[in-house]
Amino acid sequence: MHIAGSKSPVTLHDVAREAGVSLATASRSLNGSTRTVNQELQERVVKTAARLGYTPNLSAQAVAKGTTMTVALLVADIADPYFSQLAAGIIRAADEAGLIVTMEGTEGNGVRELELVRAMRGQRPKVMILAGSRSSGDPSSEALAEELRAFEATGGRVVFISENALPFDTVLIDNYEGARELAGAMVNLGYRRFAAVAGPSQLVTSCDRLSGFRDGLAEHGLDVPEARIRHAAFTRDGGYHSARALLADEREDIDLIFAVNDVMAVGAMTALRDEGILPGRDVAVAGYDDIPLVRDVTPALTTVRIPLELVGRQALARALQAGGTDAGAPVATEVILRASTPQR
Amino acid sequence: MHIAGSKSPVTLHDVAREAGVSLATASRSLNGSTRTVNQELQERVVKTAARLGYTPNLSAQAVAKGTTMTVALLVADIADPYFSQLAAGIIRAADEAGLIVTMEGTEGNGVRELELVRAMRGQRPKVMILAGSRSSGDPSSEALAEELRAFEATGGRVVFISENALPFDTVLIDNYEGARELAGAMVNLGYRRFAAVAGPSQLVTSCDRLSGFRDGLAEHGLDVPEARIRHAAFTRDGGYHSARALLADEREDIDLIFAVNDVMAVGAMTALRDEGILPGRDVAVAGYDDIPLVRDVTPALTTVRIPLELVGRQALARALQAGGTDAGAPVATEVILRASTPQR
DNA sequence: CGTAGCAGGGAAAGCGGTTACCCGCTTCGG
DNA sequence: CCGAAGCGGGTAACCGCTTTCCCTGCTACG
Repeated sequence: MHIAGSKSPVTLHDVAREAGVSLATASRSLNGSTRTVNQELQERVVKTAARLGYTPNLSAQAVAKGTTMTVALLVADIADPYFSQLAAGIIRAADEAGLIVTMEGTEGNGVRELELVRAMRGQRPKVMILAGSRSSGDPSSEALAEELRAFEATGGRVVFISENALPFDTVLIDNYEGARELAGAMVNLGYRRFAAVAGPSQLVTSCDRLSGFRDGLAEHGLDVPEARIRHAAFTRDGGYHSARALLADEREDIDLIFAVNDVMAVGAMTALRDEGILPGRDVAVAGYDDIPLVRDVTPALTTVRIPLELVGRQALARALQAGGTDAGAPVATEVILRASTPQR
Repeated sequence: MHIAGSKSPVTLHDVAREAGVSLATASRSLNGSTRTVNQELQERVVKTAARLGYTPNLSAQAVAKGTTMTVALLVADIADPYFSQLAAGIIRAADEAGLIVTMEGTEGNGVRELELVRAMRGQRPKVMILAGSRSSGDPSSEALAEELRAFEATGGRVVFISENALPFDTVLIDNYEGARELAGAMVNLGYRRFAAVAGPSQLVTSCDRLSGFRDGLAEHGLDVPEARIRHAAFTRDGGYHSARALLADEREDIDLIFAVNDVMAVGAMTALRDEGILPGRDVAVAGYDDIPLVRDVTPALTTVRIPLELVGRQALARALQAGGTDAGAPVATEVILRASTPQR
């Protein structure tokens, strides 16, 4: 029986037959191999392949060669600008290297992350990049590490993006240092009374930024009081609600709110406005990441730039080079002062 | 010779041997097959697989079964919130269906899109989703169509997102109608003197929105004069520069600027501010898409909502159901009025 | 009691490639 | 002039898995 519109794709076999050569010759002609092929035959094969519309079956190649051209990317949330920029960098770099990237979202859930890593292993990717920030003390961490170790043992490469407690190659982002510098800059601008809108208290990225900021303040004999630190989801809405809560309890005397990432900062700014407080004039706001949109909010947001696209490229580059597990220098961050933190 | 840390992964063969059963039985135990397997053997196999940390090689499965669990997604720009939301929806839905998605970015280039489609065919994906908006009159269109036709002929499914001239299954987004309604709403609010910030003039999505808007105005005897329509890149910067140019030439008497998408609108608002014009008070601005960030710009942006995440899910769902190429109803759009277009 | 029918296990034939190996020719050094 | 050493083509083994087909041992039924 023949189901309409379901004839199978052209195979290398077809090409070989049509070109009147052996399978081996066809294979050798269509991809660089160690062996050279007679110029004329080669051309014939290539022409035939083009005429027939042949595309090599990547899966078949993968199983034959025992290695794929895939890089598996795991992020917390694909729709978050932070991750989508990262992904853009990785995909571009992958593409230049002739690699294909598959993507999954963990929704910030450690257990799910573990499941996904397990599932992705099935693809036998060349590289696995994990960009969802980890929570410290996550019970699934050990299992994750083991799974990744097993993956590496079979020849895979794993690269983390941003700090984590696990012993794998990592593109470090200097969350602590960037926040420390930001704190210094804020003090220089004349701010003295701080509050913070942070992510979940176990989230490594959030913690690093928060402690960097506090330590930066401490250098000037300042601090952000415990009562003025709010923890919430690492999202725009988290920022919004944290800021609302903060204002409800501690309305007075806040100079500047530091949000541990830009989307939270943006949410916080809207929260301020909803309370009738003008961000930048009444209360300053600073964020972290420098996602593109923060130039366009009002006032434009002071933040710490991470070259996310570059980080993505670097993650892939690092995975691809023979190199070991030496973390290397963290990528440079840079404090970007904008209108949300005017000189006081 | 043995290269350190490169032993190959556990294979089904290993599991079978270890469990003392045949390859066939092992295979049948680990994935539902038509054949039933003795309860006890089955358990033994499953346990052994778990103990050995076996993960089926997806490539091998693909070549054996002659079909993959992959969906290939092509977008214009991964970092653009429009596409990343779409992608998030697709990835989530895929994941629920046990599918894996691979992603590529066309950078809005038709030739590149064609190349990518060709390359992706190598993956033999079950579904291909094309979300980069097409340009009308693109010379590569015919070749693209042919490539996709060939793909469908070999059993693949292709789904486009948003209007296009190609004869494939499409999740329609009612760009025309949404813009028309928006225009009506703007007239009702009292606006009379319009300008538009549009994408490249061949870009189908941009055109549809623009003509919808103009037709909507026409119903009230209004229009946006040619001189007040600016075309630029479909990006934030495109919006920014268009708006600058517009203001330089046609400063007077503009009531409202319609930007054909939100990122352009946001860029335009910043351009206004840079010119000392207060968006919303001096000149109103409206966009299209309702990407999340537009609630947080000041003033919050009036726009037309597209349920992007849903559109993504729907695209996949449509690809998966046996259904033919009937386009079905376009997804509903909704005008969202916010502070950027106050009552006049 | 004979036999048809049906589980359910295993051997083996693929799936679409790659590549080790073999083999007939040249080319060259000794 | 002979043997070793490329060169370049084809044959076939193999990659990890699915699935067809065969075979055995039961049960059920006339």
